This record gives sequence, C-alpha cells and structure tokens, in this order.
Amino acid sequence: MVVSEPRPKRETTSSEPQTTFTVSESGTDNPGTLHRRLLGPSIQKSGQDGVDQATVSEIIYQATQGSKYFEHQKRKEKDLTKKVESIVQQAKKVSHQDLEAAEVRIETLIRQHEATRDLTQTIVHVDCDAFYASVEELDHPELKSKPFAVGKGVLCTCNYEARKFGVRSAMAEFVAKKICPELVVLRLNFPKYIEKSNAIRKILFEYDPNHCAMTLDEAYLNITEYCAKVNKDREEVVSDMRRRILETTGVTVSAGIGPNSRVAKIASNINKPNGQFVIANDREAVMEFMCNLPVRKVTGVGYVLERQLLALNVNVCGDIYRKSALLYQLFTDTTITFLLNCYLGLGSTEVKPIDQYERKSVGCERTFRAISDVAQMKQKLQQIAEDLEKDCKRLNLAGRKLGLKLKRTTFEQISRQRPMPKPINSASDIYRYGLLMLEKELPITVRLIGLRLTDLVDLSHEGPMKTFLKGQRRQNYRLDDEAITSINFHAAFPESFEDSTNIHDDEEMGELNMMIQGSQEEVSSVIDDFRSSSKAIAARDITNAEEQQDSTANHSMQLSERDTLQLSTDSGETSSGVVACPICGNQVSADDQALNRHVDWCLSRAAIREAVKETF
DNA sequence: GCGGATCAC
DNA sequence: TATGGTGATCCGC
Repeated sequence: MVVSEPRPKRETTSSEPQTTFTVSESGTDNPGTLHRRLLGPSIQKSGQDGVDQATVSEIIYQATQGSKYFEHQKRKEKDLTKKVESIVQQAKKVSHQDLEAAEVRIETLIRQHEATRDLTQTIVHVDCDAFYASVEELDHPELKSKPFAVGKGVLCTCNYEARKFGVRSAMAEFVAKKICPELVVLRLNFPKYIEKSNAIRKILFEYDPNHCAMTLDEAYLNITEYCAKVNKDREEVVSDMRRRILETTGVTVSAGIGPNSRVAKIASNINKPNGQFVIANDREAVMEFMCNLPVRKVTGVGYVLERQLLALNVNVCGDIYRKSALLYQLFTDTTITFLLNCYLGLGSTEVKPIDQYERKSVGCERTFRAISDVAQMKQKLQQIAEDLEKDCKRLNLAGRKLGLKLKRTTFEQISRQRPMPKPINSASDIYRYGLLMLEKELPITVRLIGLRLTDLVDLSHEGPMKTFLKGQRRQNYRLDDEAITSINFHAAFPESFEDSTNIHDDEEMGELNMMIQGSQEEVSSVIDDFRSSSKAIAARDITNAEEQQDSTANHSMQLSERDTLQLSTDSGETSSGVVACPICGNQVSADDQALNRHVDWCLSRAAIREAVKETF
C-alpha cells in the first residue's frame, strides 16, 4: 500500500533569512560558538536540564583560556565558522532550476529508501545509566547523595548529583573541580565494570541470544522472537527485562524500543535515566517521531555537521525534507542518503553478535609530557610497538600497512601510512618500520605517538582456504550505511596504565582497552584443542601470512571459488547446529568463522578474569 | 592510495 | 599546570 503521507512542505527557495546563527564577521573569533565547543559533546545528554549552561560555560572558558588546548579549539572553531559561512554563501547561489532538478532526484531517492522499510522487527537499545558511577555506588552507598565522578585527569562519567552542577563526561578533572569543588573523583576499576557488564549480558542472552553488546554498557537486541514466544507486549517485555537487570545487578538501565536500530538508539535516551520509550512499528509513528527530533540527537550527526545544518535552518529531522533540494546541492551523496534515512526514520533491523564483525585495524597510542628528544621518542615508540604486538598476538592478526600518528604540542595531528613488505605483527618489525617513518618527521616536538596496523591478515586460519574464508565473511557481514560501527573488545587494567597522563575510559565517551599481559597461555591450551581448524594457533611468526600472500596472487580463481562455495555454505552451514563455547558455556554457532571470533572474544574476557584473580 | 577530519564511545 | 584511546568512515586530492 502506497499512501502518500502528509509531509512537511518543501521549500524551493534558497535565499532565506538566516536566523539561527548570528554570524560574526568573516575569519574572526566567534565567542558564542567557542563557548559551546568548549562545553563538549555531552551537553545534550540527560541530567543537564536544570543547569545554568551560561555560567558553567563561562567557568570552563576562564579555566582553560590561554592553554595550548584552548588555542587549538579556538583555531578549529574559527575554521569551522569559515566553512559554515562558505556553505551559506553557496546556498545563496543555488538557482531555482537547480532546486527543481534536485527535487525530482530526491523524490526518487525517497521512494527507493522507502521500499527498504521493514516494520516487522522489534529492536531494543539498552543503555546503562552512568554505568561506571552506578557500579561504584553499589560499593560506596554513601556517595549516592554526593556529586562524584569516575576517571583520572579526564572524567569518564559522573552521577546525576554531579550533573546538576554541570559536570559531565570527557571533562577535564581540574575544570570539573572548579565547577563543583566538592566533587569526589574515583579511580577506574575495570574488572568490576566488566563483571557487572557480564552479569547484565547474562540476562540479555535470554531475550536475544544474538544480541550485540557494543560496549560494556550498551547493547542492541532483537526481541521479535522472544515477544512471540512468550506472547507478551514489547513494552512489557522490556520493562520486565529492565526490572530483572536492576534486581539482579543493582544497575538501572534505560531502553529504546522501535522498528530499527537507529530509532531504538535515539529512543533509549529520551526517558533516561531508568526509563524506556517506545516507537510503534508504524510508519506514521516513526515519521512523527523523527519530524520534531533535533538533528544532533541522531547518531552520526556531530558538532560539525550540526553547525552546518543549523546554518541552513535545518534544526529537526523534519527540516531535512523541507530543505532537501537545497541540501542535495550542498552535500555529498553519502551525506544526502544518510540524512534522508534520518528523516524517514529508517535503519538497520539486523542484530548480530559483535564477534561477527571483521576488524579492520588495530592500533596503540599514548599521550605524554611533550618531548623533542629522539632517544626519548624511541623509548615511547618501543613501548607502543610492544603493546601493539600483544594486541596483534592476542587477536592473531598481522598488518600489511603501518600507520604512524603524532600530535604536536599545539594539538595538531600528523598521520603517515606505509605499505609493509610483508604483513607484520612483531614488536621488532613494528618498531623498526615505525621508527623509519618517525625519522622523516624530525625534528618535531610531540605529546602523542601512535601506531596502527591496517590491511589485516587473519592468522587464525592457515592454509589455502584462508583467503577464501575471509572473502566469504566479508560478503556475509557486509553492512550498509546503517552499519553499527566501532567494534572493539578492549579493556584496560588500571595497573597497566603508565605514567601519570590521563589514561582513562568512558562508558559514554570511550572504550575499554584490553591489554592482556599474562594468563593467556593456559587458556589458549584449552582453545588449541577446541579450534579444530587451527593447527598452529600461537603464530609467533608470520610465515603463514606470507603463504597467504601467494594465494592472493591467483585472484580470478579465488573469486570463482568463493562464489561457488558460498552458495554451499549458505544452504548447509547454518543447519549444522551450535556448540557450547568452552569458556563462557554459551551456545555458539558451529560455523568455523563465527566460532573463532567468539572464542577470541571470550578468551579476552577469560584472561581478564584470570588476571583479576591473580590481583586479589 | 594517502592524509586530514569527523564521529562514536 | 592542565584535555584520552581505539576504531571506523568519508572527503578531497
């Protein structure tokens, strides 16, 4: 049924008074937007309602003024203001004919997107409220009524008492203390958060065995089947689930319910904390929900894109349609497609475990007191190379490309990338090539050095089938622009944090950096037996990777092989059943790829638990 | 393909 | 005194 829905009227004029932003003269500083930039990305998060943002913003401004960081932000804000002004100028030049042509194209795009709409699934986004703070409160009940935060140097998160003062995640500790002098700041305790997260996930498994845990505090579920099975209303199901999580773990969670991941994610923020919001699986309901939603609430619209959209009088998602013809002339196809999907409230309806996504890079970076001495830089580089090697070995990966990242004392970043003669993952190789790249940038003064491997080679699967399998997985798990990104399984031990720089994490802003030092050996002996397809699991060199290079040479054969074999796996593999993971005991698909991904992931968790046991 | 930027968390 | 780390993607050249 194709019913033409009432839509907001589209404007076909581009010359319209710009009221949203008072633009200062070109190239000069714009104090208003700089204040806003310095406030950070989490102003629009929950718990900031009663806060006097103007006062807070002024304190931040005064506290940070004059620092290198401040100057950097000021430069960036100036550049952005210029860019925004340039877009406004371009907008004025768009002709009526251009707009009419764009309209036709837009209608086609909308029809195409509309055809993909799937309202048959119930997707839930679960988000723990101030997760780290919430976990800490369980151990320190006396803190409940006091403003406190978790972090070191920079805050990871804070409780709602602290938010009343304007304290927020990603805020520098010294700034937060100025805003709220009585603020208590706790150090991070990752093992505790991991344990709690696992307890929560244990419940999530019952509602969706294929749920996708994005981070420790956030997950997507598809509860369509569960609702049908228990014959219960989706809201009731989610409400029960949240209650159970609270009863068994003591942590409150918020949830968003909707027909796809995009709207579910947005919805989970609406009644935060400890609430839920549902969007009916109904086209009108979705459209209405999106229509009045500020564009900044959409995942993927950050500070920069918001500034550009606001300058074009696009404030809410409904404005995207009203201004679509103009936007079409000003933004790239990718951005237009993304924005139209936002307006239509379309998104992914596929939820699958995170261990089924293919990693594309692995890296390590560190901030320290500014140095210009080469010997000191070499030392940092060596440490980073060693840490990167550990991650590579743990993940059984090597990279064909090495990237070097530097940050000047001015906060300006430099990145260099180079293909390697062979896939590398040893600290000695990483260091050697990294140093060669670094030397080209000398002399330089830096506050950060980072190394990253890309074009990864999976060493878990040896032999001639390896490339084929890799290709197949890529095909099967290919994602569209609704893709859920950021797939990480890293966690960090506080003990492994070096120097006194602000290494921290954030359940809202960051993720866990898992540096498994010991205890992997014993676990991997169990795994060795389990992984039938991997004979030489602990690849200490990369001879096999070089072997694989040879196999990729025969490209055409590889392709035809893949096409043929994929058909057979599609029909046969899924019915071959599930097995129990030897580590977590959960049911896992017997599919070799999925299995190994899962084991890699579980292994990390197991290693952490071992390490925790040792610590205590 | 590279380097810079943006975004999420 | 003073502002993180990991990973993904897009864009312009």
